Amino acid sequence: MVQGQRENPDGRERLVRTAFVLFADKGFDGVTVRDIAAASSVSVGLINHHFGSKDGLREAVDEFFIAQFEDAITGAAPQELSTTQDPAEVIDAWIERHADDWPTIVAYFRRALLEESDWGFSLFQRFYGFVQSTVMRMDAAGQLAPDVDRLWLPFLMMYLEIGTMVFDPYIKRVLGRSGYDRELWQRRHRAYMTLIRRGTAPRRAPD
Amino acid sequence: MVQGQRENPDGRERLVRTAFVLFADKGFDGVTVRDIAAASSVSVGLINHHFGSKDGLREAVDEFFIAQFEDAITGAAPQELSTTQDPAEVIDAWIERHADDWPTIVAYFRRALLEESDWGFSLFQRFYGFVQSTVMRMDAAGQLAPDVDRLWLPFLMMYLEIGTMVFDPYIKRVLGRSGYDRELWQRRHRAYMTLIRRGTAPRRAPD
DNA sequence: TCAGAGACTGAACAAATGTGCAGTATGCGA
DNA sequence: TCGCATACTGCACATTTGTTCAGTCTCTGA
Repeated sequence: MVQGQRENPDGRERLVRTAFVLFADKGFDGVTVRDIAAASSVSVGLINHHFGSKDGLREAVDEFFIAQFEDAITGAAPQELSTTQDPAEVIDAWIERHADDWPTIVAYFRRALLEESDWGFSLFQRFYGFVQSTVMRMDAAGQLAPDVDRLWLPFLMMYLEIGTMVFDPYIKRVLGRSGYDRELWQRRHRAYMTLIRRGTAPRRAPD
Repeated sequence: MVQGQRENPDGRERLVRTAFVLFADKGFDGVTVRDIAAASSVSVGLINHHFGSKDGLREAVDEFFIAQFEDAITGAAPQELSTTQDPAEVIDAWIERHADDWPTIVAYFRRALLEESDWGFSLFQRFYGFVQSTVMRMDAAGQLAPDVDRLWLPFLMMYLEIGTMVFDPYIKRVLGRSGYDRELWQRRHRAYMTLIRRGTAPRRAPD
């Protein structure tokens, strides 16, 4: 880990960070090694020098993404469902903190899922385990009706979470603003909580 | 629209159908014109002859997909929510009917949405209008509690629907079988309906 | 001060891929 | 029967793209 040059240092790290943004934006196949090198202000050869191949770079970027992703969701989602107290400030602070990096993280996440690769699956599984433990906690706390399907509920909740992330670009085009905008996001959170808890029917079902 | 050859006829249609399957399986960039031509048992040149370019072929395949998709969902989803009667047989029949083509349709749909292209957006919008009208019908029928967020509900319902389609490959790897398998699909439908109607909390909320 | 290790460069190479085009075959209308 | 439109073929071409490698530069340790 010794830097062996004066000008143009930290090529390796710049490559990873730049490739992360480019992959998220255009996808792995949509970016050439020349694009990455140029955007990183290094030569093409440096990619293979550090990572062996373009695929090697991808692995490094994947690891970088995992770190970013876990860092972002840690301390964000768990409280939303397990406690009953109003988490408005928690969410506000979270949005504030990740306003810059979140869009890129989400975009990369989308690509990972789309590619249906092994590591996209492991990401899905990680998320699944996360939601499942939330459901088990709800169950233990007596917050689940006995006839709720314990198999499907985690998946349905995942769909709600992931959908919000993955389809935000479309939300933006339909509503004119991102679902992560403060007011919209607060509303979404309430709508989400209400749906999970009480559904949509009036207290006294009409039928 | 005149066939001008004897052997190897209907090249155009075979190209579209073959490309549809290949695009769904490997994505647009993951398939070469030579792959498509070979799988269609035609020459490479025929693609540009009929469609001008690979992109032209994609447009034709997109149209083909839209037709397939609309044909498949028409008469499937609307009844699920608007009526209270048990739609088990309807769904059963639907699964039976589309057992062969549905996986490919879903795979293609998934790519279209996740690629964030213009036409993926128009697909999203179409779906949105579809779900929104369902919600409005529910509302008119008095099936929505007054404090339900009318803005977010259609999106959340979309996420539930789309998630099932888009993440089916992962479901397959987590549960060992497709979410569209009969028994699993029936259960999913019940779980979905229950969640939308009543949520997950017991009748008497514990808090 | 010298040698080596490692970061870095950039031209050259080979493979892959979309497209163009000249040529062939066949059915239809005149 | 002739001519034209059109489906179709397949080779050739230009471009793109990932990879290789010989060579340069700079820091570190002996």
